[in-house]
Amino acid sequence: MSYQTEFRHFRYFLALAEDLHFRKASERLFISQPGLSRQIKQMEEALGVNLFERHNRKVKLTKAGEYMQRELINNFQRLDDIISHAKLLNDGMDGHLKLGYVGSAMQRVIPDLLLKFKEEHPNVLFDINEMDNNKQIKALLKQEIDVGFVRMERVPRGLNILPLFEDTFSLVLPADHKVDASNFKSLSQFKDEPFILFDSSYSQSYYEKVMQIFDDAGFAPIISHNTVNASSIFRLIENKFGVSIVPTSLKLGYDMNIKFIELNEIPQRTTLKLVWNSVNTNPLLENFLDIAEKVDF
Amino acid sequence: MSYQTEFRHFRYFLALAEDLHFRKASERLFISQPGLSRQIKQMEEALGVNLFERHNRKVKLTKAGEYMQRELINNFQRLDDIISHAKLLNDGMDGHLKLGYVGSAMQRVIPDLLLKFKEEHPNVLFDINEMDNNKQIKALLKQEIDVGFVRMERVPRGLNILPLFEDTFSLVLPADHKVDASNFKSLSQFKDEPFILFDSSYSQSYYEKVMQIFDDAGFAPIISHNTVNASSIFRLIENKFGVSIVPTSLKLGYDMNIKFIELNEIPQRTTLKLVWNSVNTNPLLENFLDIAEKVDF
DNA sequence: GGGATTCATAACTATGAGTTATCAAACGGA
DNA sequence: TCCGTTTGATAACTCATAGTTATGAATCCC
Repeated sequence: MSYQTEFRHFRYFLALAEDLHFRKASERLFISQPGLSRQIKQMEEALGVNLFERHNRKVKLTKAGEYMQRELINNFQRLDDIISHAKLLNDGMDGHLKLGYVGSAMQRVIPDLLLKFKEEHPNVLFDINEMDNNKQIKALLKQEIDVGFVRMERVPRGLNILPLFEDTFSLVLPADHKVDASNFKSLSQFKDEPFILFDSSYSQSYYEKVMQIFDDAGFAPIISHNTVNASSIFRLIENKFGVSIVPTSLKLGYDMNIKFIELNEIPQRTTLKLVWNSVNTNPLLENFLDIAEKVDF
Repeated sequence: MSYQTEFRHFRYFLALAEDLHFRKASERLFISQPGLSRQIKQMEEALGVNLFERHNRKVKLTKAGEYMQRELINNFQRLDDIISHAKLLNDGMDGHLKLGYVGSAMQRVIPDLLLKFKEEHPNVLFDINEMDNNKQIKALLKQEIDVGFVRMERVPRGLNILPLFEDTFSLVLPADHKVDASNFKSLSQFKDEPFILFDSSYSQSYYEKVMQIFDDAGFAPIISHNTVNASSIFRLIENKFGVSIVPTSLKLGYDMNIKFIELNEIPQRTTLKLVWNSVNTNPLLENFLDIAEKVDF
């Protein structure tokens, strides 16, 4: 690397290469003419390259000098770009934000939040992956993702949590099921029908909350299938394998032969929460949290 | 441009980014640890970019820092290449050398000289153009070419000259001409035959020298054609338009139905000379002259 | 708990960038 | 041809700041 030579030298060189006049260039650089003379001379000695021809009272670039001028302008432009981009990264205006989410967050919340964020950070790219609550927690602890969207009550030490959106539960039935909103009385009407539920591995606390609903209704459900994603549950219901209880917002976005009955009267609610690692230093994270706190769902 | 920030900062940054250890990096840079600490801090403030995370007693690169490290290594490599190449240009080991030559120099001298030069300067490119003596002189004065190969006695002030190769003259006849080396006595045998000669515009002094040959032989030639290149002259001779007197070395390289009779006895000689502008600063020129002075033809 | 290690801070030193003063050379206009 | 002007280079000085030494605070580890 070009030891001895400093940036200053190159700056001075480029100024002089433009003006071809020591006094004028020195004024433009806000230094004295002898100062410039010496720095240029120093640079020529350090590089072992004659950059200027000084005969009579005329200064002109040598071939090597012309070449350097041309190339240095490019090179410094590139360097500027590097620094600008580094600053964007630093300020969380560029880079990658890695997100994990439970499937049921894709209907509401996530689309709104990402759109809002993209407005202010158009250059940021999202890496978005659906994963269950536990996978997200692990990934957050290893900093494999920056933020997670989960449905769970508490998270391990070191992770922070922000409630985003509280949702009711809904009963989901085949479209042609004999029960509908008008003749629905109580959950106990379904005590003999098989239920398809999210697996307990999806989230222990979510699972327990759903079980509490059945407890309150006074019966233990016949559980015919456990699965981990909403789409599978709905497909099974459509084909008459059973019925289900899911967060109400899942109603949006699926075009299937099923119907929802919102369970307003029961006390249980499920809250979608944002989780992140407190030692994560990705500047984008801070900006993302700022937005998330402001947005109202 | 990144004012404030100097090369030094980037050098230090790259060292620390490698070691991730202030003391070790500082030792490698032959400065003290506090010195490095301050320069890095200064750089971060000047650029407005956090480059390192310092928690506990561990140093690690931020995302922006990683990006900068990656990009700066590239950029500085490129800068090194620029400087190396500028040095080659400066030392006359690379670049373009522009040559002019009279056609009769292409048989001898030029091929030898260029080959010899290329051995020691494999990266140099030649721009070679045939042009008559006067054109070369003008081009040399305007520095449109770096060196010329001419046949003339003197050159304008400001140009330097180096004799390269002294040549005898030869009579050129159709292959089936009745005169040949065995029955040739004197030039006066040709006083009634038409001559094809280089035009006086080719070089006044060369023209006068040829005329002197006829003067010495005691007759004025019948000049049937003037032309400016050897190939034309030979073609005309081949077709019996006349005979000619040319530099002997032109014998080489033409495959035509003509024969040469070398005029050893006459005193006239023609010398191929190298000419260059004394204010030409192309570093290649100096190297070229060094070779030219050494080569023996 | 005490010694060792790490980075940051503070106060000092000294290198060298930048200054002013001046020179020599070469224009250019009378 | 001569004198005033303009140019870049040189010399001697000054002052800003990179780099130094000394020390501190935090953390690690035996």
